[in-house]
Amino acid sequence: MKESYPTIRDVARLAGVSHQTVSRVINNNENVKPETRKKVEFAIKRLDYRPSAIARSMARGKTRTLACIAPNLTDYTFASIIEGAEQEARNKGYFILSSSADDADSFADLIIELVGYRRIDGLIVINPYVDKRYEYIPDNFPTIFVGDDSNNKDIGWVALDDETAGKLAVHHLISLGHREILCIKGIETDACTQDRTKGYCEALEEAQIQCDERLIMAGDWTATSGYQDIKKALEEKIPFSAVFAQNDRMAIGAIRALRDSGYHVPDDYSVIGFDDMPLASYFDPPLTTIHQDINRIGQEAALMLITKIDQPEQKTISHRVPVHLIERKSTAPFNDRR
Amino acid sequence: MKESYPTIRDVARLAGVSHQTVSRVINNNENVKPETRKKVEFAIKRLDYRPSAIARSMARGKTRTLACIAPNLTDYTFASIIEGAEQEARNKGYFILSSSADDADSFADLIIELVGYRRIDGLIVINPYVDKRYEYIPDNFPTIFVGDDSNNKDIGWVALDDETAGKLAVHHLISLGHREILCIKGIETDACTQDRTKGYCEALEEAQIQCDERLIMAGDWTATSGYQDIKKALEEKIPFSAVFAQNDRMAIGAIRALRDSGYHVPDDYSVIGFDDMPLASYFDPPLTTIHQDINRIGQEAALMLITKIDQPEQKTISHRVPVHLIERKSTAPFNDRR
DNA sequence: ACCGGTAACGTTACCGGTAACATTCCAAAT
DNA sequence: ATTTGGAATGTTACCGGTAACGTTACCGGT
Repeated sequence: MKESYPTIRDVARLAGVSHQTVSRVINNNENVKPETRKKVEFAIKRLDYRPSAIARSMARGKTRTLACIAPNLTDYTFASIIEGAEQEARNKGYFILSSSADDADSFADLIIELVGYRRIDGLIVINPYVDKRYEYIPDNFPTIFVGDDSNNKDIGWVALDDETAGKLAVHHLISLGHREILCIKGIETDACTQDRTKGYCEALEEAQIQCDERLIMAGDWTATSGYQDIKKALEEKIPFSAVFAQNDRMAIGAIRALRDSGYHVPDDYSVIGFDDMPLASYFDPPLTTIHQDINRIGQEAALMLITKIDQPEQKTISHRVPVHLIERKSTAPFNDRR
Repeated sequence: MKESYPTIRDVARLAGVSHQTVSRVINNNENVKPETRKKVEFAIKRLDYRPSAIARSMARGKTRTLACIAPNLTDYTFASIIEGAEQEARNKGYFILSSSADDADSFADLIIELVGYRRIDGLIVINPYVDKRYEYIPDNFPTIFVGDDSNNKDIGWVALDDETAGKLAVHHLISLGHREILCIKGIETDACTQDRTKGYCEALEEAQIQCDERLIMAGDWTATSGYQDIKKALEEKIPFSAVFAQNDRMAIGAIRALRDSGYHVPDDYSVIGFDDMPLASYFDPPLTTIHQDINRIGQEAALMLITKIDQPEQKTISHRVPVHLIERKSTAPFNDRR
């Protein structure tokens, strides 16, 4: 009956040295005679010894664990970020606790659980919302926000370049000859909604097209909201020839609504999405959209965080990750046969 | 400059009691005079004291951390399971480390990192593959497999009832009058592929339809594979009037292929999917599919695991979670106008 | 008044590592 | 031969909790 795991002192006894020497061996300290090292390594192998991560954390005061908090874990975007972060973290010897916290209250609870009880060394917050969430994070606790949060100068962040991306999407439509471009927004309080909308306006401005308030419609990221917006626009006879949906799901909803009303995409209406989700190329028609390298954002966030933990004095450089346009079949040159 | 966090002894000093009394208070031990308790609680509040999770783990020999290993974290199915598990775990005071390990080697590495170094109390393995993965898990380590792994009697599992589900899907097509039903399989080595295929065959058998080998085609869960299978079937003039795709993505691919070849779904061909992914109702046509309550599987897995940890003597009851059919617009009664 | 029992609290050791410092050993320098 | 200094190793304390056991104080029963 093998009882519990062997400890560093068991190894020391078997190797005939002090437990400190064993500690030196497992930490690759140079001041160990090769001969002694061999004896110890033999004993380690013999007992199949592995140092307890908990005891190490206790002694070193570091848990080598990070947390990743997102509104949920199933959204493809969030999941990709977490996956990227996890890969990078593991490379550096860290593990990631991932948790979901949708509202500010459960977010605050979670922070207490994780930071207050000192379970983690650092925190990645995937926060698409424009809110005061950062206030719950203790001062000086190593944290990286994914998504812009320039309100707060102390916390580093990585984000998409949503503004440029929005501009890129709309510019594409304009270059195809469209001038009346409907914009279906995401949730108003999300930072990227505001940035993408800003990009939309700027692109119009550059092309000297008057920005019509009625063409900017509220959505909530769901396909349903895209569907309803288009239905409403058609009913109210708002004139438009192209749609910029701020994510792919709403674009899908929009395309459905247009088709249900007897129109053809892209012959009658052009639709561009945003995200390039995995199935984007399998919709009918395949979706023209903005591709973002989400996985990389997660990786960069983890890297920045770990750097911050290891070198607290070094300044964290927040930045934006570029995007690019993927042209498929849901957009086409403007024609007036509608 | 507030240095590090207060310890149990700081609280004791401030309250004028021994640190053990503080320990009793935070653990709700009854043998503390209400008066003393108040003093201690006051001191705790005053110092904003919270016990170190690490020190607790050290003393108790439990980390209150579980791990969830999946082939990746972005697949909607896996992510949902993890999310369900995380919710349940947090309810019970556990945290979840989620990691991806696609191949057996990195799986083995991960197990060593997590179990060998005693970072976790229990393990949830999301393993869609039929393989020997369970061999890497140390004997008696609390583990739950998501996905059937009946090869190994010692490890508990929760799984979908894939066989019944496959039968359900095919039965639906048969009841619509279809008799030549194409089956697009998932990856051959995945357990659910085998079970769903078995369900397919059984449904045919029950309807006394001869099972034609040529109608069973290999896929790999991607939309592309569904597309190619259908293209091939059409080229080779394999006769069929309905398609059972073993996941929604392949169903989407199949529908695309049919449409690209000039056919209409469901008038010419019926297609049924499997998974009911979030966008299933937004495809064109909205997808008839098998709905699985994936989140719940995760919850049950976590619950089973925690029970196993807390009451090791109690036998774990592995079981299957039921599914149901969602009828949308991609299936219709058989007609012969093809 | 004395005893026994228990509630309330304190003391000490322990979990398994690391850090800081002390000691021993051995080779080169004087 | 003695000194010296650094490499190699050992000793002890410490991280911050919990567990086990010891000590009071106070109660009711005889």
